[in-house]
Amino acid sequence: MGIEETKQTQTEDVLDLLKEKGYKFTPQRRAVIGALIDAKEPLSVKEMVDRLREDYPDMSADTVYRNLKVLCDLGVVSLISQQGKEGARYELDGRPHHHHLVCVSCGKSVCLPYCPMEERAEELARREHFQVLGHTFEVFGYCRDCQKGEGTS
Amino acid sequence: MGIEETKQTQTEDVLDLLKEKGYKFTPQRRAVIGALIDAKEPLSVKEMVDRLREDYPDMSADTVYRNLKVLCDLGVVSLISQQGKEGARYELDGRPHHHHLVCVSCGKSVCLPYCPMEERAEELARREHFQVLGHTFEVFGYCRDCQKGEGTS
DNA sequence: ATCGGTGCAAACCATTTGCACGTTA
DNA sequence: TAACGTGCAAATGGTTTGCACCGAT
Repeated sequence: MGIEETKQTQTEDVLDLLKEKGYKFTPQRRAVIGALIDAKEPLSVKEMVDRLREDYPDMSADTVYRNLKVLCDLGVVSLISQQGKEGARYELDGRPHHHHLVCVSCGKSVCLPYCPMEERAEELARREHFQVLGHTFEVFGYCRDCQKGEGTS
Repeated sequence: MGIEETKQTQTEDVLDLLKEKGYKFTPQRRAVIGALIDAKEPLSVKEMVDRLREDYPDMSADTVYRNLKVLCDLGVVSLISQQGKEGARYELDGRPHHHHLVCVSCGKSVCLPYCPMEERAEELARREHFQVLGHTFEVFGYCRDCQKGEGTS
């Protein structure tokens, strides 16, 4: 604690950034940010919409997509791609950079506090004259909960 | 050389495997495999279809998708996901396991002879009681050729 | 003669976009 | 009141599926 931020503080931070960039505050946008902050794990758009509709019955998926795009562009939110299939998941860009263990059964992902780019990869890319913008590292498999009955349902 | 395989040999290998599993040989299937062997870099389905249509004007994308699925299931071909957008790319599973540098401008990808799973990642996943099936590691940015005029066209 | 493979067209599904209206600054 | 944001509906685009026909075994 001390470095930790309350939801209140985090929300303020994001809203400040939005104001700075000239974006407006709307209840929906606030709600999207709130949902991301409350989330303990990366959320799919569908999950977000379902949760948000509890408070904003009219919340549309487009709005969620649009807000996520804005937040991604601002670097506040990051995208976790789901190996082609299924929808993508999003999470607030928490300070400690990390990657994910993605369950191929339930689709949820858990934090993997490790980043390969810090190792040899960057060096190798440079050798290829490749200008690195970003990277993805995801490990697929069964999470703790899905190992017994591996049904995909 | 010595370990290197000719296209002829590679094709035989794959066809043998298909026969073993009870799959049939068709000109289209042969062509798909041939295209993958000839490719110097991972191909998108669209690229494959375009090339294949030169010899088989009736080649349909479905057939390519279906054959790629078979080959992926057999573990002969692997999928390179394109960060959500754009179509996926496929490549023959060459012996030396590796990952890719994916250009966000032209979409092409080049080999990155490095795999993070060999390092700490596996150990960390195990600690999470996560049963690892596979992984993806992709670095996005501009390839050598796209760095000057960074047009996305 | 079978059963898998193919082409075509239609279906899917996540995501995007056009448009008119409502809201924030 | 001027943008920007929103909801709705329609468009997109990669990938999948249903179906009847064809071809490999």
